[in-house]
This record gives sequence, C-alpha cells and structure tokens, in this order.
Amino acid sequence: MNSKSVEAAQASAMLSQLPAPVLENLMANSVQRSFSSGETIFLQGEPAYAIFLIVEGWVKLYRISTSGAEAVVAILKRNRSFGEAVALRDQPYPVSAEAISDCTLIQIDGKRIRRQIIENPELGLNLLAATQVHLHALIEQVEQLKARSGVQRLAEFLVDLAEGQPNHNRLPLPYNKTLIAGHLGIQPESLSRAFAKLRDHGVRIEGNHATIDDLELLRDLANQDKGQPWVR
Amino acid sequence: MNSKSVEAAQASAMLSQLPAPVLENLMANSVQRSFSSGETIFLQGEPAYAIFLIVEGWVKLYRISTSGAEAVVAILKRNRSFGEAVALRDQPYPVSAEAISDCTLIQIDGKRIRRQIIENPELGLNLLAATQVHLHALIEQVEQLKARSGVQRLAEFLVDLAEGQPNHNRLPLPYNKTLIAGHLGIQPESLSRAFAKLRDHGVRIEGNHATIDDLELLRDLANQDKGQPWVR
DNA sequence: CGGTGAATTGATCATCATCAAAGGGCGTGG
DNA sequence: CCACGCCCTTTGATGATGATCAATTCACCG
Repeated sequence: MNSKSVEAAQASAMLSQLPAPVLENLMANSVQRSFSSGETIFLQGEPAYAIFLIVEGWVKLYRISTSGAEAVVAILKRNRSFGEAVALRDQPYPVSAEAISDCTLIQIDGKRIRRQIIENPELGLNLLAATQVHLHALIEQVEQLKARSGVQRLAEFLVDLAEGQPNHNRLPLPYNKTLIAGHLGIQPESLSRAFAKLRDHGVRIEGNHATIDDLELLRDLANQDKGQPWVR
Repeated sequence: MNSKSVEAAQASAMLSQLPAPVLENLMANSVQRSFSSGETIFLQGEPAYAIFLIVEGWVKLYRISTSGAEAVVAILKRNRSFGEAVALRDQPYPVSAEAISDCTLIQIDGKRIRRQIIENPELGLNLLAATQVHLHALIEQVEQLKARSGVQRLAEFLVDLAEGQPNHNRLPLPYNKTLIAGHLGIQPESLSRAFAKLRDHGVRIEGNHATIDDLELLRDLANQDKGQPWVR
C-alpha cells in the first residue's frame, strides 16, 4: 500500500479520524486496483461485496432505468468513497460504476468492514458520515433538477469547478462534454447551447478549457430566482 | 411509550433487529411528539440534534434554494426515519421537515444514539441500513427526474400508490395535489394536465380519489423508452 | 354570505429534446 | 505519411413538454 493510498484514506470522510492501528489493519487487508478509462467497476444489480475509495482518477455512478435510459447519478473524484452503505448489507448495488479516466481504487471487503465495525464502532460512525456526504450531494442534485434551468445548472457546475482552482483562466474541464451533459441531466446539444448562452456572461470555451471572466456574475446567474408560486 | 411506537420501531429499518434491551433503553429515553398538519419539525440550517421516526402521519422534507424556490426532496410515511446520518455529526440539517398531516413522531437524541452505537455497534449497522434506504430513494428520484417525463413520473407515482393497496378502485391520494406536483417536480397546472392525459389510459380522478382500470398499462407507460442517444 | 385557497382550463412562452447535417480531432491501417 | 472512419462537438430547424399568467369554479370556514 503506497503513500498515495494512505493520503486518500486520510482525506476521505470514511476513513479519516480512525485510530492508526485500525486504519492500518483495514488497509493491509484491502486491495488496490487499477481501471482504465471506460472500464466497468461494477454493475447495477450485482451483489455488493466491496466498498471503494478513489485514490486517483474519476468515477461515474449511473443507472439504467427499465426503459434503457441512462441517468448519471454522481461523478466522483479523488478521496471519495462509494458503495459504503450497500456493501454492509446483503443487497445488490443500486447503481453501476464506471471509470471515466484511468484510475486507481482501494477496494475493501464489505464483510471485513462489518467485522471491524463490531470491534470498533467509531468506524461505523465514520461510514455514516461518508454516506451522509452522498446523501447531501443527492439532495442538492434533486433540488437543482427541480428548481433550476439547464443553463443555471451549468453555471453552478462551472462555479464549483472554479472554486477548486485558484485562477479562472483556462480552467480545465475534468471530462468530456457528453458526460457533463449527462451529469447535468440534459442532452449534449443542449449543453452546447447552454455554453453559447454563457458566452454573453463572460464564459469562454476553447476545447476542454473554460475561461471565466467574472465568477460572481456566474454565481448570481446560477442562483437567480425563477419566482416559484409554491412558496407561500 | 405506547404500543404504536413499539410497532413503528420494529417496522423501521433503523431500529428493527436490535436486541430488546437496547431498543427499550433507547425508547425509554426518547420523546414522543405530536405535530399538526402544516407545522414545521425543523428547518434547513438548524443544528441537527435529533433523529425522528414517524409513528403516524406524513412528513415532507424540502429544501429552499438560495433563489427561494422550494424543492420537495422526500415524502415519508409511517415507520420511516429521517435525520439519521446528520444527527450523529455536528452539522446542520441539509433540509427542512414539515408535517403534512397531523402526525406523531418519536424523537431520539443524537448524542444518546451516538453513545449507544459505541456500546452496541449493531445499532450503527442498522442506521447505515436506514440511511441506505434514503440514499436509494434519492437515487431513484434523480433517475426519474433525468430520464422520464412528468406524465411518466405521475404514472409511476400512482403505480407505487396502488401497490400498497389491494383494490385499485377509489384509491385515496395521500395528500393534496399541489404537494404531489411538488413531489414530482412539476407545477400544479401541469399535474392537472398530466391527470387529464392519463384519463385516456384508464385513470380517473374524483376529488382526492383515483381509480385505475389497468395497472399493467400504467406501469408500461411509466417505463416507456424515450430512446436515449447517450446509451452506447 | 363573503373570503380564501385548491383545482381546473385556456393561451402563450421558454426550455429542452430530437433529427439532421457538418466540421474537427485522433487513431488505425494502408 | 496520408486517407479513412469514428466519435465528439457544434449549429440549425422543428416539435414536445412544462412554466407562466389569467380567469373561473368549487369546497370549506369563519
């Protein structure tokens, strides 16, 4: 287990703040795996045997509905874990996971974690914290989908991106636009048009880099009221 | 603590399968509270001090975005718990909760549960299970919002309703239509029109009762393919 | 009764999906 | 090295879906 893995563990909601011996035990018994871009990590409906922690790269969680349509449920980066809540129960994964860049993951056996929780309940609390992060992200996504337009969601996406970076010049888009569209719940064509609309608001796109003139302006756009009548 | 409370505890993902003494201890130290329809249980941003379990009635979880728009995140009924993941950490509630019918809840102190988890790690696993139910529900909601039309979501909603009930004649709608609209992420007017469209598919509405001629037909409608191009 | 809020319906507009076409980057095979 | 094909991206035209604004009806309640 290399230093990058330890770093990821310490930065994750799931494993941070664990007593060192517990963490070491877990890490010693977990597997590090590499996936190349496009590879499937697990499929919706498969028995959930493991919890994953992203050491490097990007992962997409998605769902294929009965009709065959794909919905991107989450896009995760370094230091995020997934599958926590499911792998502890005898249940199938509710989503599929796919590497969207070359990436390395730590794979921890669910049964082992289960045993560890019994011995060290703090770990259970940590896992609850980690799932809470997921929960929160999904709640925000539902809010965005219900109360904001596609352009606004894109603006929000760019603001989030920029906040991770110091300079807003030539901000690299983390993955291709088809995927961004899926993440935002719109079609690629609509994304293209949404970018065009943002050009009037100081956003320029060149290839897979974005330049943001005025971050405040963009933030305002994302939060503009649509005047909901159901607010009493 | 009356029998209804015990019943709810045993039917909940959160407290079922707990050793009797642990359950009794928890219950003995929790409060039963009543709310009348429309009353606020807690507000988004408040410190999360408690976990709630619904003994009777209906509760709405919603979020007010920075723009002031309301998005209904979940609607919960008997035996469901909420606030589990949050109340165990020193964080504010990410949503607001409101009683949408007269209802009785069991309120369990977060700090107490935290102590109990340390003593009895099984409880931690149970809570993980409970949050997993929430997680799953949200994932489904995201999928529905991204990949289905309003009419389809309404069809799905009715199918879910009907599956709880044995006869599909005069199926009572559990709450008013404005709220159903919010739950489905559409405006009340659009809901009205969606109901009108379903009339052609064997669904009739009288007041707050629905009659479904052919449940299978409705299910098909909800799952009809929209022919997604992003499925490779 | 008068008033208030829920529900419906009509008319219109904004948003977004869909279908079609075309340009550009990139890797593969000749 | 170049040609070809493939996929991503953009743009245009059109249609479906749902929001908004306005008006009306109805049930309920003080």
